Amino acid sequence: MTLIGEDVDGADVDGADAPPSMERDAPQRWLDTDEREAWLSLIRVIAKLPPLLDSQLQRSAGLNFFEYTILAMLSEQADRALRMSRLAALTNASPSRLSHAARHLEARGLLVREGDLVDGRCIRAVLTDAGWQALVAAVPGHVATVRDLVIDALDPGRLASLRTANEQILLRVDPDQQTRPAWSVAPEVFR
Amino acid sequence: MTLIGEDVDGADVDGADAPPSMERDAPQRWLDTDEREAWLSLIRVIAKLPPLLDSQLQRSAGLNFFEYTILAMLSEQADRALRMSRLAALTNASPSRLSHAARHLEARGLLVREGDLVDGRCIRAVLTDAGWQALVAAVPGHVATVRDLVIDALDPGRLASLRTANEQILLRVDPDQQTRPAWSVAPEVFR
DNA sequence: CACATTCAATTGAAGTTTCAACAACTAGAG
DNA sequence: CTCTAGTTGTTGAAACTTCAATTGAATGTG
Repeated sequence: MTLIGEDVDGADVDGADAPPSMERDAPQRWLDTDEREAWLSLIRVIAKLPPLLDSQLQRSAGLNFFEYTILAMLSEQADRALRMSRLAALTNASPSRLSHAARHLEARGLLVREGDLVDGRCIRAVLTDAGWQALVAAVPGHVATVRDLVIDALDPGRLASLRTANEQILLRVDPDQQTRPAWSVAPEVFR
Repeated sequence: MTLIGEDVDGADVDGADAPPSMERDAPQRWLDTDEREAWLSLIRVIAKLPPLLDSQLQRSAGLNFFEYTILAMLSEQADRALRMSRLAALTNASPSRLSHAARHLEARGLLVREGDLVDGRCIRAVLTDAGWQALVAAVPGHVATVRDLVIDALDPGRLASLRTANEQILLRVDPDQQTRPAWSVAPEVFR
């Protein structure tokens, strides 16, 4: 038995529900060697990379990757603010997770939350000057790490392939593209 | 400011430590548009995929992906057993995390832990029959999900590219290849 | 043989994420 | 206007992960 299957006498799984777009009684198709190796390489990256990003940011800036992402997404906005629900979608977090994290960041003075005048249900998270400064301090080390671990590990062609493959996976995994930021090109904030 | 940097007036980061293999005073190199898009696609996959694997396994088999991986790694062994330290490396877990998880799995009767006769410091985790059965029940749905979300999203060439890229990243991210299982080809256990 | 050092694994506490329940508000139907 | 249904966000508890400290065993040194 492998991480990704094999063997298993025809016994059907009791209580097993079919994944999203899989027909109910499709015959089981296992993974061949290439497919297994590709899958294993992906999950190893998924397991290894986030802790490295977290620890670099934690050491150098006292932020974890999620907190960093929150600040970064806010910094993209002209008014440095986003509604919580939009921020949650962009950072790929549950409302609850974001709410807890926002409370911590607010306690540290890196952002403030204020009611939305347009829609009373909404709350706007606003980056403070201290939050901007914390981000400015954190970015260079983070970018260097990303470059070191991923970007510079691949020649441009392979990097493009990686992007293509990941985007195709995302069509399955994130069909609504909720997490996709609106900016593909850097906004005016950049120099 | 982006998730992956830009802007930032020459201010140097106070307390920022250089990432692993980066020279101390290397000039900051930002990411261009292609690099940024590639990076964002990767972190979106990293954020989205694991929760989907967890929830499918949880619903259909009452396991999370980590527990599933533990059982799968044990099932690969001829004697269905591994030392805790080796199992931790294979599953990419800290000793502590594995210890907690093993306690839960043992309480559910899916594995047992027994002292190693060769080296008294070590403990062998052994898959029980119930553990084997739980894995057998979990595999088909899991494999179908993996195929549905990743493998079948890519044609063979792109899948091969994805694997190549991930393996190159892993050389940076996991230089010792600790997490790489010894089996590249399915062992006799398979049919 | 003592002794210090290293290694394997566990433990409990602290921190983080998820989950289910809830409160506040908007919007639509009658 | 009132009632209901849906949306936005928060909360506290449970579950999980990480972290630091600890135990017990092996290894190496004098």
